[in-house]
Amino acid sequence: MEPSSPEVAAAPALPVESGLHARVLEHLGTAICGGELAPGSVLNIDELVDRYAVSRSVVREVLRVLASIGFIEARRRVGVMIRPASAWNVFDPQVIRWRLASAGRMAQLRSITELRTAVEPHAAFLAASRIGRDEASDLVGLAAKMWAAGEAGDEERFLHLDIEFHRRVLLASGNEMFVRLQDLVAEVLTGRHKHHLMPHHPHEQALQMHADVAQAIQRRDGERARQAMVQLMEQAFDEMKSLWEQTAPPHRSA
Amino acid sequence: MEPSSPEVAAAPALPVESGLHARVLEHLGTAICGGELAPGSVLNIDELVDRYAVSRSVVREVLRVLASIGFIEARRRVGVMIRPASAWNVFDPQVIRWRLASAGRMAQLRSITELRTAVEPHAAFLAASRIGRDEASDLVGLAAKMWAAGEAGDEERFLHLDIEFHRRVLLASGNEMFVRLQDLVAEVLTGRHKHHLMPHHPHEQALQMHADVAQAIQRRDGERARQAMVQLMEQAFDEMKSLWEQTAPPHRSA
DNA sequence: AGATGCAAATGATATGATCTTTGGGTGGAA
DNA sequence: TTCCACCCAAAGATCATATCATTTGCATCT
Repeated sequence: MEPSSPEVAAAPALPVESGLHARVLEHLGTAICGGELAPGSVLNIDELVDRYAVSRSVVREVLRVLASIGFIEARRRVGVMIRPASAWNVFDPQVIRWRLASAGRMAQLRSITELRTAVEPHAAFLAASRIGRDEASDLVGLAAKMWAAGEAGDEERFLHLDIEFHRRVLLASGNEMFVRLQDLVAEVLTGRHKHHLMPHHPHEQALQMHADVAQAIQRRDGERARQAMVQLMEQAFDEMKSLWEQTAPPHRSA
Repeated sequence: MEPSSPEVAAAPALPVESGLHARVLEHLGTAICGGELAPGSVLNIDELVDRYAVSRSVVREVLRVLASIGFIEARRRVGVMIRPASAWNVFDPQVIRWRLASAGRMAQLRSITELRTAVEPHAAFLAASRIGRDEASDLVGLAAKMWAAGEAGDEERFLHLDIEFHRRVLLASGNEMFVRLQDLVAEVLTGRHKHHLMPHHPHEQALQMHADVAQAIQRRDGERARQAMVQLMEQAFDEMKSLWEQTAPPHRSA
């Protein structure tokens, strides 16, 4: 086994969270994200106790969590009211997971892609001045492996390397908030893959740009790293755009 | 009352949330953010029941919420373990509030400022293509009021206008995730103000740049809007930098 | 019409019991 | 001695029930 080589970390793969609390939370969260429970509609605790055949404790704990992410608001004498999407904590990983599994999936992908477009170039810029020697070497190595996988047409491997590459850039940015976006990026890339948006062989340009980003970061050239990442984002954005233009209608109000 | 003029919206000012749940949550959240409860240390429910003199219902509901933001992990036969900061949902508004009130305040301000630097320029770019006619007019008007307040040396009013300006740009970006960052921006600006980082009279340049951003957005010139916002961010970043260089030591590991 | 007060509805909190999981100890086998 | 299967008590998870507190609709009073 390679000692400290830039290998692909296996996805954590959360263990399905059994337990009544998790089950009810999952069900309600999905229902709200999916619009099955429209904003403004009202539930009450006893009703939920019956519907899910669990105790009040479980229901109340779930409701507290839902309230903390802005999904609901409990009011005495009224019940539990579903709040509009504008109140949701759209950065909560759970919310993102639920939305990616719902009908609003394309809207979510679009939001995240725009966020990436804003954040990743700056992350690359910061990484150039904060990354350690070894990490920089690994990054360059990772870009090389991506090139190899791309040439070989190994889409699966390319995807994992791609995720790992962006993950490491965010990590090297040294900003805790950027770091937390790595899961979102992984989701977007995986989503893109699942919809066969990955061109059969990744664009030659994309491969080169990953290499450029890595090299610029290693050379501590923040501006060049940013520029290269911007180009990467533009390409990724175009691919995404074709995705949601084919799936979703135009898009919302604007 | 002015019909639809770009007036400053009064801050919502959350109503202090009384109730046992809120009190205990607040206390524990603050303690964890403040490092009084170190990662790895273990609590147990009955202990908390005693310490806060509340029922288990309340404690359990609080723990569920804390678990959902990654602060703790409950394990049978062990107790409730405090998780390391790397597991926290650093985008959760509550977490941000707690951290801004803790010793890690400067680190939090730094993270958010970097995030702003990444996001706001892109938000301005997107706003240029998505903003409505009236909103654009309001934005320009707001920049004009900022100029007036700056000239008059009315720091208080300038702060509110500044917050409102950035809020509207994020809103006009049409990206739900960007919109959710408005509270963070408000926190940063307020924090800067409280530490007397606002130069007595705002820099002439800053005033001009706000006007540039507004105008570029109205003219639907995304690139120019982005550029102007980048300059604004650079200046804001410099001000912040002097703030945390005077308060915090160097900064962490890197 | 408007103020006032009562009472039902519903969430908030308290309490005690039982179920389930699991870390650690124990004893026997290799 | 070392290791592993097994057992038990500790602590969270869930349940059931009771009481408290607040809000709101409505009837009543002025």
